[in-house]
Amino acid sequence: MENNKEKKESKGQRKIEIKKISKKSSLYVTFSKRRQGLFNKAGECCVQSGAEMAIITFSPGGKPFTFGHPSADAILNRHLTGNTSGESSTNILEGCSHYYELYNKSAADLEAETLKREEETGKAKANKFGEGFWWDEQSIEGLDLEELNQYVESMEGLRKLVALKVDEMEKGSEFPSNFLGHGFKSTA
Amino acid sequence: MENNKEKKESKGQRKIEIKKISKKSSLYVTFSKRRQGLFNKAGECCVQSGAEMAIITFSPGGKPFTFGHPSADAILNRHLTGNTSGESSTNILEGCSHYYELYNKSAADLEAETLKREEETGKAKANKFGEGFWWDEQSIEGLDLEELNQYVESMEGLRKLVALKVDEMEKGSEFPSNFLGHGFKSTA
DNA sequence: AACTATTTATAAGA
DNA sequence: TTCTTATAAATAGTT
Repeated sequence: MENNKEKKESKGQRKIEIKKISKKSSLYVTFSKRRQGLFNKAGECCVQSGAEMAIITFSPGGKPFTFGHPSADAILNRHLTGNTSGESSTNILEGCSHYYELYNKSAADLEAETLKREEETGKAKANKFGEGFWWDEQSIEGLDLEELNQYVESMEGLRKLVALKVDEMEKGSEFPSNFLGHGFKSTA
Repeated sequence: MENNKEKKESKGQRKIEIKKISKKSSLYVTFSKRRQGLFNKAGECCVQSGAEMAIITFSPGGKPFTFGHPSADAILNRHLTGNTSGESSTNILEGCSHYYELYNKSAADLEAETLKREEETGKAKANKFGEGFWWDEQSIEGLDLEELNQYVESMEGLRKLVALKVDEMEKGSEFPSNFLGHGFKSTA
């Protein structure tokens, strides 16, 4: 036998350096675990403090996942339209709102469909926080090819609509031209 | 500070039930701590897995906080336009960023001011729902008439103050509002 | 804001 | 992917 008494230090979690994981499989597993933990903590935070929160993330494989309380759409809408001061009108966005609603509707429908399917297949996830939360774990991997197609098509259609409208609006207005850089960004 | 032989209770973390915190002060502290932890974990997740993520949250006081990798606005913008590249030709959010920053600042100032004043005058509402939960419809269900009244009052006040402040800051320049989307993006 | 006893999250391995 | 386990990290209540 070879000597192997040097390796068995620990079987549990080890301290790691936070950097990009090289092994792809580990990378997926880690994302999955961490996303789960993150959404969980987000929910707890919302319940305890009464805060409102939305998380949008794209997995390393490009799959979208969202968390929202009361719903991701509601939070984002609020964030983007700044509804606390609804009186300060901004003509530019008003046109967008329409398409936003449009998009939202479609997205909602898709989500409903997905959820329904999940329930049917017994894959519905129990939400430990009750209503008001919406977990979108409609991992594309859970859909078959046909469904995926529909999903993508829908998204594509909406996306084009929005892009078109945006371009249209852009022609008539000037935007300040400094955009955000990269890296972590958090307002705290 | 006192001769103690009995103060032997646990000083560390205790298991708690995840539910709405009644004390306003604790509520703020908890939100602050948890938000920090959440953003931290979000960042780690992004680094390790190469995922993209945006978190938008409104504190119990109505103050907005965001986390983003590479940036919240960039992610939202990209999703809106469906661009898969890091750069976007339709920076409809870039103006929003500015606007959002303004709003953010004003909201923060306002929250601080309000809290300070409340503490000074000692007329902080020890309402179990705190103040400013104008978005939390779930909470409304559990209120009786009197509480609901307080609720509405504080909500109205806060909204007006914020609106006023924003309008004030907004004078002299025009900022587009925002809009959001949801789309696909492949990373790593 | 600092402290710490605990609870929770989670890195590897299976 | 799910479970296990040792350990790292987050955090509730106090000061």
